Amino acid sequence: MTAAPPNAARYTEPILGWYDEHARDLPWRAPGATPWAILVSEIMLQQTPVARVLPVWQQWMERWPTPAALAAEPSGEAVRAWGRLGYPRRALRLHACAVAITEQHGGQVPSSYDVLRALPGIGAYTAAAVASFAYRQRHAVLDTNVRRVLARLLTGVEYPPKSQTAAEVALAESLLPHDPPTAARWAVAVMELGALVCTARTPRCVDCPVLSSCAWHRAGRPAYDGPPRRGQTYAGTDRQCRGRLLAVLRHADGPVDKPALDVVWSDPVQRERALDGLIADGLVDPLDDGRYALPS
DNA sequence: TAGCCGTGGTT
DNA sequence: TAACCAAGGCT
Repeated sequence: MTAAPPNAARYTEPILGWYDEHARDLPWRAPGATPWAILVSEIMLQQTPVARVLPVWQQWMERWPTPAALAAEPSGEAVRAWGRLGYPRRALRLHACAVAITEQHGGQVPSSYDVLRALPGIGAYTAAAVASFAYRQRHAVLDTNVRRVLARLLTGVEYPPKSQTAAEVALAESLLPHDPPTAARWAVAVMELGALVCTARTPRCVDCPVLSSCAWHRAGRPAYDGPPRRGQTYAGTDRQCRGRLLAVLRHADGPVDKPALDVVWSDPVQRERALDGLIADGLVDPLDDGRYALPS
């Protein structure tokens, strides 16, 4: 654990002030938002932009306002209502979360980081986010936005390392305000700064409240110097094939025949591999009569 | 731990 | 236009 820099307030105070003025008015940040509403938003927001999450989150909250309400329905309904958010295994895990919360935690979303972390689909980031945003606890909430802001502001590089390092966690913890409610507000504030100003591609440095303290800016905004950060084209991949197959089931009222799946992907080898993968993941249920359905 | 897991908007 | 990117988690 790194000691808090004596001038941590140099970074925290301008960003807290900026957040007060520029925070987006998102429904899961409303005063009345329940821990469940916040948990659902966090799962949906994993690798998915806010604009696409908003309408689906609204529908989920109307239909399943509590963990018990979701737990009472088949997991396939969660997959169907997930729509085109992507990574549908998240829907399955969120349903499993609802079941675990209902059966093992009295229907209340846990407030403990360790208990949250043990739930399906909840990793280090989401556990910290829920504990912080829903319960106002003091945690280092280290997502892609925060990692990028800290990399630029304090390390002086354009992008953080590909995988999270212990040094990043120590740095994030060293900046946490001591008071838990303030730490919680700081967590959401840095994240928002990364989402709106200190963006990945074309940062809006003119609008940055800590520009004068930014190591990357001071260094002349040197370009990222390292291995390619991404890869993986989408067209023709198993992922695209899985998406097509699952879309058929989402749009069907009930079980579908095999031919209904076959028509959406021409390569039979890849199609069977993808279908087997969906079944192995629990996203598709092969029925005894040879048809296929969303899981019950 | 690196690779896998969807989808669509932006540059 | 293809590549990049988006509040990650799991194995």
